[in-house]
Amino acid sequence: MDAHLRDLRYFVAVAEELSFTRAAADRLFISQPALSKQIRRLELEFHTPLFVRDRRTVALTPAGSALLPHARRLIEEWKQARRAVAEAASAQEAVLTVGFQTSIGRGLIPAVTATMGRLLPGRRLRFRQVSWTDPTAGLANGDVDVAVAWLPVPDDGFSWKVITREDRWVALPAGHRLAALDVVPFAELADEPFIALPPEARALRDFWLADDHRDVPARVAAVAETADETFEAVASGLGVVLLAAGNAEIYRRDDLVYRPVSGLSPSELAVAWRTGDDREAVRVFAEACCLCTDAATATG
Amino acid sequence: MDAHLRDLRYFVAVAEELSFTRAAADRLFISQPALSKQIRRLELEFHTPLFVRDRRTVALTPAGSALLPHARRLIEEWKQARRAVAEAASAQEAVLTVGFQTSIGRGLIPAVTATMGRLLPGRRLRFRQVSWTDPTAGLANGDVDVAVAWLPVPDDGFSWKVITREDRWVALPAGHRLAALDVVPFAELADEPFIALPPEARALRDFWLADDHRDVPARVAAVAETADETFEAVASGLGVVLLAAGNAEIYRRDDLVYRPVSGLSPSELAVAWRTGDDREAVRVFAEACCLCTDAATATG
DNA sequence: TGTTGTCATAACCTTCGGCTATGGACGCCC
DNA sequence: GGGCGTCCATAGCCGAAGGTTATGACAACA
Repeated sequence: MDAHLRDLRYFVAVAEELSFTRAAADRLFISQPALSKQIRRLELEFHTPLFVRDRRTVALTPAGSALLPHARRLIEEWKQARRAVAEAASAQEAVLTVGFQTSIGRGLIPAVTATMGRLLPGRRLRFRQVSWTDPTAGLANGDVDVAVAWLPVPDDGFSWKVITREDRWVALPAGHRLAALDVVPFAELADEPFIALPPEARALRDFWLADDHRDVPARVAAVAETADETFEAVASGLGVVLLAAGNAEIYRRDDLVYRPVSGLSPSELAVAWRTGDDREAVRVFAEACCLCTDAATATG
Repeated sequence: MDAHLRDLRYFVAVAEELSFTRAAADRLFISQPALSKQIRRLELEFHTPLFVRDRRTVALTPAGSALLPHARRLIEEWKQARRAVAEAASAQEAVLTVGFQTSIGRGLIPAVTATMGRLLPGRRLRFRQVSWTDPTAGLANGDVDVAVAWLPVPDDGFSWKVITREDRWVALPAGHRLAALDVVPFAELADEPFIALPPEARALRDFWLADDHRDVPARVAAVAETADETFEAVASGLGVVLLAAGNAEIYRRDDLVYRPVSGLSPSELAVAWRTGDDREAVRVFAEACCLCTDAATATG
């Protein structure tokens, strides 16, 4: 009788890609049979085909074309609903939810908390760790009000200010041949197997694989969903991974060594929000982040 | 990440009833724990409560109030999407889908098919049996374009024309004490256990229980979802059931007897469509239904 | 003609969504 | 004031839904 909104996302993806294989792999990150099955379910529910598959091509039927705009509207409306709820909740509870993917550290949290307490007394901060599959750190689906995230953040609908710029280092297992070097040239590293972010992270995954400093794509030894998974994989010799200089300090481990990498552009940590979200708390939080790093730079 | 539209229906029901028990039993026809669980899931997904339950009352939180209009819009948009797809499909395939719950019979189908073939050549009819839980015979959710249904049909958004008016009869197990009578006064029947339509059928269920001819509610011995279920239940002695005179003929069985019931208003078979659905095929079908019965009345 | 790319099918496993049964808190009523 | 009914929550269970990998059929193409 009524459908899952996920199925409508699936439908829109196939309608736009006009290919089950590509929609499944490149956009939805599920297997192609799963996608075929779900679309078939949808077609059964409507008692009419939405696509014609003639062995080599996929095309919308009139029924599919009729559904497409409605499906887009439903997805958009749902996105708005999520945001409306999140904003109402945070207004009510006087809480600003801050998304992050890896430990923030760098003295940022106490400093920002203090600054916020001064500028906006009575408003609390809540930090929520979000999935590595979401490069917007929870902004996109309304899970968080503001995020502290490594660039790149998708630029459609999001704004940010860089908090700090740090060189990229590499995490190596303790006995690795390159651990002998004080500084590792990226050229030495390029052919190593890497531990990668999930493909859903898209540009962010590419950044930490240093894709734009390569001719051939990186060898991905494994995908990790958390920091611990990543470092366990590195410690076990599965591969190596790039990380920000500051994070090498935070995630210190006995079985790993961290080395600066030369020949790479630096990484940038930013505070990000949804473009057009002009709530005072959001603005003030972003300012506080920048204030704090300015102060840190000044004093440190 | 994204929700089932069903969960939004559940949410709206609770928000409007402000009671889990009532929303579950009276509107959604699921158990109260199932509803509680789903709402809780929704709240977990939003990371915020949507209702405050203080032991005796249920109220919306600000987050819940923010969600409510979006949820209503999503449900409405989905309904439109279903209809758009159904209309596109039937236009494309040149098929008009006719919903029905019990065998139509009465010579209607061949007569209407012939008339439609004359008035609208090239357009085919497809008959689809729909669930007894839906008193609109599939009109509401867009499953069908036009329905042949017993009144009452909900009057919010639906229009109909009566095709035929028939006395109500009763189906009794062969050896039943009332089978001895040629005509059964409803007063004799009122205290018998009845086989009922599902509660979701609402007014239609009430009609076939003859609720408006009773002082106390009918004793419901069982709920049946299909005609066969119904007559099996009657044959097994579980209870009795009312049906239209014409259906007594269609569903003739050796282990059942059918008797006219006195003291009841007659039943009405109607052709129904969505108000405002002004497609030619819909209009012509409705006219054809009436033409055919006029002719039948004239000749029979 | 073998290879590649695409969608469908099959077998399997986990999670979800429903049910019944039960429990605890509160208002009500004798 | 002690049962009683009402309401929401919890627990345990079960079938269906939704995902996975492995495999198959067929067209396009080198």
